Amino acid sequence: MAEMQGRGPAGGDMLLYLTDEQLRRGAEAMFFAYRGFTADPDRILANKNYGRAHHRALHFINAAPGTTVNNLLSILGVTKQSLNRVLRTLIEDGLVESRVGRVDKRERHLFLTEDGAALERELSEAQRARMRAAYKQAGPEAVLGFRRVLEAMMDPDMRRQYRDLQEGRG
Amino acid sequence: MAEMQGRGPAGGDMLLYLTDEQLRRGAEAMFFAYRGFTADPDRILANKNYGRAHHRALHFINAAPGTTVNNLLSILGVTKQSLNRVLRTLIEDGLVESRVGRVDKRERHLFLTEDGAALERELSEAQRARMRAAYKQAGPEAVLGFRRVLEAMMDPDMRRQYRDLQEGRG
DNA sequence: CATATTAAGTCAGCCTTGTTGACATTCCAA
DNA sequence: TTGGAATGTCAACAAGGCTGACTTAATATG
Repeated sequence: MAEMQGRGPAGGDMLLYLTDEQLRRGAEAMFFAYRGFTADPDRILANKNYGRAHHRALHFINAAPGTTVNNLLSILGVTKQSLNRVLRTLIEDGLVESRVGRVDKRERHLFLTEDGAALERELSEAQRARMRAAYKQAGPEAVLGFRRVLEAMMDPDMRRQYRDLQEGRG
Repeated sequence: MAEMQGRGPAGGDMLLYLTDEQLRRGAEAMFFAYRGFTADPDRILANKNYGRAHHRALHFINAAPGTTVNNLLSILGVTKQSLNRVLRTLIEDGLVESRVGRVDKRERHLFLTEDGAALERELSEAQRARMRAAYKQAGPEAVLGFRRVLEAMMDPDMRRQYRDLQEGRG
């Protein structure tokens, strides 16, 4: 095989990090970390009649203002019925605005209102605070590796979505 | 402030990796990667009348054979009613065995049967295959960083659980 | 122009998995 | 012996997924 990517910094055996036990360990880390990752926004939302699905919608509308419903669907990976339920409440509550497309009038372009942007900020700031602390504690090299592994773990379609989002921010 | 942990390897500004944009980016990476992380087992389970909750129970019973219901509850972070529903079907279907404690007969100790262990293997092997590919692609340094950041992202209680699980494997 | 396709929205119904609250049983320990 | 802990169970509910069927409007295509 000769996968010579190198040896662990601790000087262990080659490819020790690819043993089943290490992989199980990584899976557990993902599980526990994702819980932490969502904990703070979830706590905020619990008092507001919204859930994690609303957070996700707010996040991606904020990241790509003017996105269409279809595009949001493919980013979130849910059915339109599921998204619609969430989107409807956000629009009714004045957090999201839906504008008919100028060039293609079938499309609806989604934007956050001021209130929507405010809630998005509150949620993502809570989430960022935790990530900031984790990044700080782990250091820049670790953050690079973190992102590299996560990216490699995505489905190809999602990786494309993920990278496209970055483009929009130049 | 003077957080002198260093500069990005690309030679960019100090603490560039702690900007709000970088943190948002990390959050999106977590979102998309977690989808990939659960995709394969979910696909397998869809054909079997089980869900992600069953996978989690099987995983942690396998990781800590003989664990009590209460211990499993605190690892999974759900209510006993929620866990019980899942556990009941697994026991009925002969995938999990529940033995009355010898020293404390109130406690139930949980074990996988052969069938349970087989399903657990199938699920976790699918999950590990993806992680193995991601680890290989990212390299050992990245994996170290990945785990470091994830660990820093956990709630302290979860971090304790996570580390305790490691102890049990020496 | 006629027709097919697409985007969006809606209704109804279902499933999984989470939640509370109430309550029974069993058993350990003070 | 009594209080509390661990477990299990019942009922009811909510969020957020899903499928399927259908409408409306607008665009694309023959």
